[in-house]
Amino acid sequence: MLKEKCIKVVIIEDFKLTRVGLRCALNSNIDIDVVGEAEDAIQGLKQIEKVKPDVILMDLGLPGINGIEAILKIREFNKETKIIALTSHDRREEVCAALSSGANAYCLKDIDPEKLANVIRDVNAGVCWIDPLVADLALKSIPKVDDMSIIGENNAAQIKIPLTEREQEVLKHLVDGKSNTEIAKELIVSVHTAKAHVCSILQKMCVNDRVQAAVKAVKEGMV
Amino acid sequence: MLKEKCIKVVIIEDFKLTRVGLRCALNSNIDIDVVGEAEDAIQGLKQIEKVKPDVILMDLGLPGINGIEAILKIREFNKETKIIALTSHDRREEVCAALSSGANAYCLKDIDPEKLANVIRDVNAGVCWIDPLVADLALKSIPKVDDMSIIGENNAAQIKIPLTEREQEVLKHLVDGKSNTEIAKELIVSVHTAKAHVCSILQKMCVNDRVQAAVKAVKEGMV
DNA sequence: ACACTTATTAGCCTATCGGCTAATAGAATT
DNA sequence: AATTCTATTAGCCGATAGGCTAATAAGTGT
Repeated sequence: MLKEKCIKVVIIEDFKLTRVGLRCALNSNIDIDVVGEAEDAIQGLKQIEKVKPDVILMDLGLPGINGIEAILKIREFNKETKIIALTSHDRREEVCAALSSGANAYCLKDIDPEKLANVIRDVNAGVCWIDPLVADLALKSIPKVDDMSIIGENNAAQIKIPLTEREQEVLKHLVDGKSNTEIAKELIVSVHTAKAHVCSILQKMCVNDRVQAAVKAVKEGMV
Repeated sequence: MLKEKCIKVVIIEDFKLTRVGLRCALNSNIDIDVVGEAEDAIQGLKQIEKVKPDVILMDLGLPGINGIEAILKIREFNKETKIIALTSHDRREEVCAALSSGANAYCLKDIDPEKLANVIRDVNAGVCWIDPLVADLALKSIPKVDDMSIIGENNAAQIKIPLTEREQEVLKHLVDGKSNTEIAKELIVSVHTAKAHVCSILQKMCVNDRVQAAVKAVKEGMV
């Protein structure tokens, strides 16, 4: 397997034994290459910057900065690298905290090593993978959608609202609760420009004001 | 492969071609056995009762009773059978609706047939599997957990913002994009009252304006 | 070359918003 | 009985929002 096609993995885990075990189990796969290891979050962040892995195996029970905080820190500057949360806990809060903080997958430590390799491949491809023992917990945390009409056949014509790039930017700030003045400052344009963008956003989204636009954007995942 | 060890699959999909395609692709796997097919939810439910499959492939865009409703109906009497939502849409609402209604996995229809077989195996084992193209949408829908202490020893409960009943009502209207005047009309009170409620909502939610309040309410599932 | 879209700016005007203070009355709690 | 919480109303004020028209420049596609 060419090094270039390998999935580069960094392991962040405080127990040395587990770390070694993971490395051994994973390196026996020709398409997976453990390119870095760390025993705490600080070292982990350094490793990540250095080796730019495809996938991070992140233990949540780290000393000092814990895994969740580490994930948040990673996501501040890195949205691309996939993160697999690895832990032995199956508590709902931990699962949700990990996934909502930016983890792409949640794995319990008693996973079959062979299986873990497959998970890494899946997650590297963008899949969200959640361990059987906590899958229900994660799924229950997804808010219900009452409105059944959205699923109907006729509704298939729900085309993505064609916002321009600039409008997308403005929309993000709008959802953050910024005023037109603040948006203008962020984008370094005049207030008139910001207002113009907001107006066209409102028109394109078929809403009457910025509150409706923000809510719709959040609900439809436009931001 | 012994029949007993096969994963029994029922396909519920209205397009005959897709149905045939799925059956062919899946039956080429010795450990997967397509034991039933249906072109709508009614027939699907009958099939499920009859053959008691391990996994259901559920198209969401069914005529009549749609896939989401079908999932809800299945879950009324059956919590065990795994359900894979199958659709060509990548809208957040549909993803959330499917997963929160009881689906265990969400698959886009352009998935590689081989891959689908693996998904079926994973899901049969209890995994929550979400297609790369919508994984982000699903993950974003999991409410954030701010409180970092939950990762430590003590298990703190989720902080709920203590809104009064009246404020809850107002918040709902606010999220619907209603103006203070409109809210006042809905609740049959003066505009001053509506404004007063909105003000106290803003304070309690620690936000500066109604846009932020609306976004926070939606994100945290307060409405 | 011409039409179209996008991004930018501007001014004007009305409606709405949000902060402020302040009062009244009922309900629940202490 | 006194206190606290909640709901209600009121007025004032400056800031913000959103609709309107209109202009310019750059880039795209026909």
